[in-house]
Amino acid sequence: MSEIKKLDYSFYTRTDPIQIAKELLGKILITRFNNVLTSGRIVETEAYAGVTDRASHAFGGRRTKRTETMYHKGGTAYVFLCYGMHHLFNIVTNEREIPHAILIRSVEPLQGIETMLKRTGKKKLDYTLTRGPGNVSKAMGLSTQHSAKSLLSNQIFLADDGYRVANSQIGSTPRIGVDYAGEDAMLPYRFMIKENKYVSGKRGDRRLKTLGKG
DNA sequence: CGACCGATCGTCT
DNA sequence: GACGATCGGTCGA
Repeated sequence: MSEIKKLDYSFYTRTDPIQIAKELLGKILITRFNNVLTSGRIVETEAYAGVTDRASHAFGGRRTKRTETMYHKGGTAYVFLCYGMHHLFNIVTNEREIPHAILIRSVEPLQGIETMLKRTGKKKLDYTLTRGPGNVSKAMGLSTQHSAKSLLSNQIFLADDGYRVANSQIGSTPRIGVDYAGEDAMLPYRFMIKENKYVSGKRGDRRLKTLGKG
């Protein structure tokens, strides 16, 4: 039935990270390391809007060894170590020198669930397997060694299998864990498929707003 | 439920 | 030397 298409530069190099963060909902993240395949449908994202966004590592045009990857061309992986133990996977967007990125916060497991269980040390499949950015990376086998890798490769890439998410199914809230960002901490740059059990956070998040008509 | 806490280490000041 | 774009557990109401 629906054909699977790898997302390419025409998807990643667009200029609006908010739009891309929304469109990423429903797309599939796939990794294939040593011929071991795992995949999951993206259900939660956060947009980091470049040099003017206080929540972004690239705020103010900051360039360090770590953040340099954010200045790569759209379609590059940006993975960093958070709290000394979690690897957080981002998708770089926009053209080279414009450090936009989308954090993948949660996916719904599709293929390679046994592998994901092994990687995470969990016993059985439940919503904790790929809920939250640290868990996504762990289950998908992603770590900082993959930062700056191309997302057009066959090891790490995204795909569209025809699954569509209506605007009425999309919720938005402020981003998680960015209190240090002052006013920008309140921007509604976190997007999720409403009522999906793999979305992080508590049920009935009061801050959740619906896009489009409910 | 909500609040809090410990784990753990690369990066930047 | 301080601090995270987190997570899972515990404790108390």
